[in-house]
Amino acid sequence: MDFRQLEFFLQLAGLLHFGRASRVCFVSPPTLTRAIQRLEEEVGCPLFIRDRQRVELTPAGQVFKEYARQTLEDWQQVQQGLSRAGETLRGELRLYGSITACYSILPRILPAYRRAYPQVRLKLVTGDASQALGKIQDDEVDIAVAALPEQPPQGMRQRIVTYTPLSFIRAREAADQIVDWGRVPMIFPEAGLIRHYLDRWFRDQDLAPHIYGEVSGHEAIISLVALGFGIGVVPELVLEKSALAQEVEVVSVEPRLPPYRVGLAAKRRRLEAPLARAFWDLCETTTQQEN
Amino acid sequence: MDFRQLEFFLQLAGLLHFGRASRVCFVSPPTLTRAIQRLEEEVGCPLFIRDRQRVELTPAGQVFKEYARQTLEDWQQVQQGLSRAGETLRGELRLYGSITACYSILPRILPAYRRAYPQVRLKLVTGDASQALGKIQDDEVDIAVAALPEQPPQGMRQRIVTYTPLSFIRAREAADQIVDWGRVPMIFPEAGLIRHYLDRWFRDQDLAPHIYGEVSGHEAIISLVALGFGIGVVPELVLEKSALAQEVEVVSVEPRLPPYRVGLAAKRRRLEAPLARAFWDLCETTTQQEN
DNA sequence: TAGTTTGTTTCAAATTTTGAAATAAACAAC
DNA sequence: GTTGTTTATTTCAAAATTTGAAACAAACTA
Repeated sequence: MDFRQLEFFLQLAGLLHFGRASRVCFVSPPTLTRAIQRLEEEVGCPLFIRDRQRVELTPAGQVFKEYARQTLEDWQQVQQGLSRAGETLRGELRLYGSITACYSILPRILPAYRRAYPQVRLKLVTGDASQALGKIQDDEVDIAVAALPEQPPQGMRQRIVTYTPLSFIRAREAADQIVDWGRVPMIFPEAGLIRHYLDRWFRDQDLAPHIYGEVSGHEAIISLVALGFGIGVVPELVLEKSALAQEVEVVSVEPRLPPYRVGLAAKRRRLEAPLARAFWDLCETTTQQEN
Repeated sequence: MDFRQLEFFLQLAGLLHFGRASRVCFVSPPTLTRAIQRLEEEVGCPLFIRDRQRVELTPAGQVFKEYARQTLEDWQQVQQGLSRAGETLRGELRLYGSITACYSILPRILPAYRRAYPQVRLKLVTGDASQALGKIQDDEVDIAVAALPEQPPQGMRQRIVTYTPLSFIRAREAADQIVDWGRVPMIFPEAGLIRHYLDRWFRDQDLAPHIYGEVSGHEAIISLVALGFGIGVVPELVLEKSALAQEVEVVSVEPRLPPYRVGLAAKRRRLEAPLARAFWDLCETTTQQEN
């Protein structure tokens, strides 16, 4: 018996709908179905009546609901009680952040975290955004702050902290020329999410971009653009803080690129450690979240 | 957090010795080590002090011990309470038994099980002993009663109910002849544990058996032997009950074959269902067990 | 110094879990 | 009726996790 099964059960007992409950639990319907089946097998009797039209708790299910609630509460109690048995949370939290993310997100969260858990040693590694997910997958860090893909890989959780539009920019002096997207030189990121979006954007328009340069790092793109080498794409968030913001201007383009999703990413497994959990949850209260 | 981790923890907290605790829990030392590591990670603080010489509970570990005990007790409570919410245990228990096993073991257990859980429908399939483990692996039955291999496959639990010696037998009339093992005709079982033992026995003596016949089923072996076709091997348990017991006699042989281990086998996973668990545990109180 | 004992790490293999797609079943709309 | 919709479950192959044998490390003992 796994506490996750209890959580699933409680969600389902509340929502009485497999599809919705599975979404809330961040798993697919089959996964929820079988988690419940296993639970019923272990308890020894059915907990829900499913007649394909409505889902209801059996009497046993109602009893079990109270048990599940209590058990999870006790667990949290012990968890909190013990981990702060050594006064407060202690240990090391390994963070990875793209430079962008460090500027935009961390300032919002870190001070509060520091205040709450002064005993925790932070290990913050900064680096390229495109590596963030890899660092997570390889368990090199607990939590990454970075641009988030539309679909997180299996077993990974993410929490979007903010959206920022992706803007096409060109040198200010080159303003009010009409852009011929098939010919205008483009400064592309070497890899990563934006590169992916751009490739798709051009493909959708049946255009082949004229790629003048492939660089890595938002700032590098801005400087090349400012020097008049071509058109580039950067998150507005970065543009605002850039020293070269005055040298470039935004080109309004249709259709727009998907917004850049910036936030936290971590493996589900890693979030079971209280240290990481605390950081994760803190972020929730600091900013609005989404499912 | 998994209840199995709690069980591991409690064993270790009691024995304060990884090696012994792992044996009691039916897992290898590495498995126990990492189960505890994971537990500590989830709780957020160390529960044991291991200085490679002695293992001790930390203060947090002592608190957690009480929590673990209570939590497991509550779980058993709910499990029992709910499954007997419908009066007593209900449902179907699927058993598989070799014919031998059915004669020797089941009579000891079944009456008590019947008395305790009259509502349970039993589905008893009898068949060849060599198939028993396969039936378990394929989840075709919950529990098998059969001869047990020396090492259960991973994920399988077994409980030895009785040992019975394996005896070499020959026709009574052929008595007091000296046996030349390289030439005497042997009646071998077609497959299964005894066949395995026999192959090894001859190999260890650097002998090649003269296999006169390969048959399946203990009774078949006895009858061929009784008719004077050669020497065979059967469990004493079977010999005692055989109608032909008078026609054959035991040959004392050195080295002896390993004793035949007869008992219950089931997948760990299956034993989490109360129905199967009850049968399993009943067997424990009916007869002596071993680790 | 060689030999034990014991907890941990490494690593490949076995098991389990996962979700996409197919399925089933029960309604609603027309 | 037929078609379309909604929703839980099953199938199945891929992915993640768990497992234990063997190697390792560390701390005693003879």
